[in-house]
Amino acid sequence: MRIATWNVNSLKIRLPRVEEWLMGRAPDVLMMQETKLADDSAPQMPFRMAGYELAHHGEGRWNGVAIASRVGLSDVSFGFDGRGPDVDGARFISAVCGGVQVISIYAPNGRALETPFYAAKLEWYARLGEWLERHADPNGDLVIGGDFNVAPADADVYDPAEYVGTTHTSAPERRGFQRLLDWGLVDAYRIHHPEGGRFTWWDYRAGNFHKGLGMRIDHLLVTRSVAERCVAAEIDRDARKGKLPSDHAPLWIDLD
DNA sequence: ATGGTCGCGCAGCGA
Repeated sequence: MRIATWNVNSLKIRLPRVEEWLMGRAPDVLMMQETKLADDSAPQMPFRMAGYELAHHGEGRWNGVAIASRVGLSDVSFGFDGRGPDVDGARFISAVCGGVQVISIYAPNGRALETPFYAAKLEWYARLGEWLERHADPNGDLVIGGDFNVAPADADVYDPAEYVGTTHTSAPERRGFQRLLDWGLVDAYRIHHPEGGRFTWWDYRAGNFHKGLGMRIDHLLVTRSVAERCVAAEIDRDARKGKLPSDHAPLWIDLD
């Protein structure tokens, strides 16, 4: 089973690129983030035509998460409380696909240290950790994928010095991320790629992609049982190229 | 060059 995650930065404008990518990589499950759509605008038919069911949790202009699956899509829930939009945006959707609980998340950006947005990001991470402890089983088959807006290690940014005093690499953010690993999740990409300098996001500005100035902030975190089945993990850097790309590249894993 | 690019939606914010 191939499971992927991609921050598409507007599913409306990105739909042709997503359809093209689905044809090429043929994932069984695709988690998406920043769809920027309301639920009634979610492109159900294009996904159905491509062979996928689509579950979407959005509010419109901002945020928005989704799961597309061609191996079943059941037990869909939205937000930490299992119901309507989260207090700070549509950032969490869970479903069961092919016997695996799949959770697509879009962590708050945090904007800048010493702002309420940064404090809200840390609080959101705390709530995600609590949700896992209360509602999930570290011995089950579970994948949390998405845009975590955290680069877990210095090897996950092009130059750690450039990020001193900014978000995405601060110690409290990394502690929030580490709590997920401590609960029982494994960074599936890291298993197969211990090397640094592999990124999933590059700023649109100043030709940063072509200069290699990026961060690894999109992740697929899996429970032990899933990690044992994981035989490959890749970032599709080519999807960041060409016409109307997202600023994020897709990330995928293969399970035996 | 002291900014640089997108997306949303139509000004200016968020990333």
